[in-house]
Amino acid sequence: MGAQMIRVMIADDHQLFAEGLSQALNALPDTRVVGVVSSGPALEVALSSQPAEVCIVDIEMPGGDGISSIKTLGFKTKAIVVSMHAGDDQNQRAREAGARGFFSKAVPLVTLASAIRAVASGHSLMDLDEEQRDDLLESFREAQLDPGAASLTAREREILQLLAIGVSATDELADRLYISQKTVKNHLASVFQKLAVSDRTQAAIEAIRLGIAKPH
Amino acid sequence: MGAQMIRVMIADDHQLFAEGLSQALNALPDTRVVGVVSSGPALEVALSSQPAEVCIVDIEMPGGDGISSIKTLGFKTKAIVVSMHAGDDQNQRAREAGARGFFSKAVPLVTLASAIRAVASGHSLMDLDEEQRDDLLESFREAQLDPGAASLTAREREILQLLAIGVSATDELADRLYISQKTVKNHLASVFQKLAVSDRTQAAIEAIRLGIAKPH
DNA sequence: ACGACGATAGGTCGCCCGGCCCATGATCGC
DNA sequence: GCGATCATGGGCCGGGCGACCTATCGTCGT
Repeated sequence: MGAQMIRVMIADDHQLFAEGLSQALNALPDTRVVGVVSSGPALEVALSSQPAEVCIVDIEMPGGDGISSIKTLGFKTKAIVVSMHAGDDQNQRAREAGARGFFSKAVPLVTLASAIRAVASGHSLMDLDEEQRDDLLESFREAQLDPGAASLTAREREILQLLAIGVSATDELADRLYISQKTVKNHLASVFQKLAVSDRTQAAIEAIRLGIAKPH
Repeated sequence: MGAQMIRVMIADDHQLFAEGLSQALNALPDTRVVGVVSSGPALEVALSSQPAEVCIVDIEMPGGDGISSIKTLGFKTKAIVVSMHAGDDQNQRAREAGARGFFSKAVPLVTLASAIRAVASGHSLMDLDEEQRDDLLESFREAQLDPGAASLTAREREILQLLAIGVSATDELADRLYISQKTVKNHLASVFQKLAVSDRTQAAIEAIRLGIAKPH
């Protein structure tokens, strides 16, 4: 499975936000939330037992500020600060504490996801002007797919999409794609190899996990 | 599939929150987010073309308050107000506008999910004291499962959980559960019938959709 | 113009899967 | 205690599935 999955820890006292974000990040193929805490001190404790590449930290939390925890944890901990109010003063505080990124909660999810990938790769978003920052985020917009999944052909993706919505029989797949059953089996064999699975059940699960199946 | 799926519309200017919550609600077996907007007026427009049983509305949004939109939409629109700051004054404003529920964003996801089910069933959470409210929420804590899924036995659920994480071969299932391959096939046959599917691939997909498979 | 690759398709083979019959204890509700 | 339900297990059988090998025809890129 996911070889270089980015492990993420979330610290936010608004559970609805933290749990929602957790779900959203876990739905991405290359990030996994390994912990959700609701205060700065809790973050420090959690990190000591559960390593994470990137932390998403709310700047304003009761019972232990996020900023002071980032300072305590040091620069080796890659932190991205999020805030409800995107003020320059907060941006400044985040920078001084050693955060690698600062975002308003008003930004779209894809932006945060790009930032997580950029920060996990060793970049910092704090000392860049707006254009540089946008360019860097843009270059990390695509989810790092599993080596196998990245090499899937268009036809193989079509088969996977159908598989993921429950079209599992060879003859049904053939009917839907207007090709022979034999060709379906050939494509499936390629998919199995590329995804490192051994049957269509596992392939369907991987397809769902990778977000290849689109509608819901 | 999901017969009485509750359609939910989300109005919140914090995209990170809205998108995360959207993911989280879609992951539940009985709710589906049909729209995400970032202002009051946009909510009114969206609802006119896309019906929804319940709306989650942020009380504080730039460019059109959520409260005034709820007033405009009228009582037939079932709205649950969420806020970052859970003050009595905001609670009061939400009640006067005709909202069916009011929550801080600090509440856990399960609470909001219970509230959505309660409100979708016609209840209002506003004119209850704390104890009554908690009791009502408690009674809606369980997701409404599909008729088939509800009648699954414990052992059948175990098999489904394994299936959903990629343990698809009969002999592997048998090994994991310390039973014979024949018994595995018997259980699977029951599962197929109850979920109205015809093979383990479709069963695994249903299991994921129903939230029977737990972690990832 | 040639080679790489993808989409199409066929054959064969062994094994697994799903459908349908049945049987035995254990447990629980009434 | 008696029936219902559940978990366990067996046998049988036909067809589907996955593995391996080969082949033709486009469409690229160079």
